[in-house]
Amino acid sequence: MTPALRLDADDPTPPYEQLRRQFVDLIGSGVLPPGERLPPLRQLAGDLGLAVGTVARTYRELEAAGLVRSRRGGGTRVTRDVPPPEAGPALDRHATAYARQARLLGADLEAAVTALRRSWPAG
Amino acid sequence: MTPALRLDADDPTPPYEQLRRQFVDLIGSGVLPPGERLPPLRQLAGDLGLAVGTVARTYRELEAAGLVRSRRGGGTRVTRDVPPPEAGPALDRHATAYARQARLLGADLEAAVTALRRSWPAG
DNA sequence: CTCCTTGTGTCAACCGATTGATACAAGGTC
DNA sequence: GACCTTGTATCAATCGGTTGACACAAGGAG
Repeated sequence: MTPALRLDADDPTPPYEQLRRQFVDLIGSGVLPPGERLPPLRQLAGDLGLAVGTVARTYRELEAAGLVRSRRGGGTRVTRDVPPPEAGPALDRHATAYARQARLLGADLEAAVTALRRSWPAG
Repeated sequence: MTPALRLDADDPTPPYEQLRRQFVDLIGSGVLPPGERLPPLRQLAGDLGLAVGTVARTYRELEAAGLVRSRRGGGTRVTRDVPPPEAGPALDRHATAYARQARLLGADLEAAVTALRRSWPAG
């Protein structure tokens, strides 16, 4: 099972790049461990409403970065060796980004925490 | 004196958006205080190697967000008041985005909250 | 008022990203 | 071997961002 990947339509960043960054996070943090298989091109493209070529570009760039290995018929899998430039700090990076935005909006820490708890999906 | 603004040529994110995000950071963090003047369009465009229209778009979006006020002949300055009406919904938007990233990384709510508290600037 | 500054608007042109379709190549399964 | 899956490659077409140039509008300073 692959985590829910999503695209922000309001973000001018091209979809192939949004996708790439999410995979970098997932691989770097170990959510997608070495050997884990990424979704087939057509399946992921269908789920996200993208063209096959767009997802293919994401996979191509991930492979160029050495994070992934693609084989025809065999799918795309996370590389065995782990080049971790930002493995652990992934969550902290996003936390910092959220904190910055919250402060920009005039919120204090507790307001930010409350908003976070409110936004957390049930489960 | 305006902080060093830089563009990452390797980042597929359009320049006007890279610029916009940097100003959001600078304003939100107080580096650019209320009333502070942003560089003139032509000057900033010249320094960054951009067309005037590209920088103009950044300023236009900042103004639409209420962070900045542009006047012909008078330049563009940081707004006196922090945008209060959009604060609530905007905070929720960022909280949701952070929550999603955190869950993507396999973190639970408490881990996300801890990371947030850790990332919150002192003061 | 005059002149300079500065933001705004428009235009044609180029480039990169995306789409949707099609065809092809290579691994996996039977 | 045949067959399905999956990644790769190409194509024309569309869309958005960017450029460079130019004209215009409005505030500031003398």
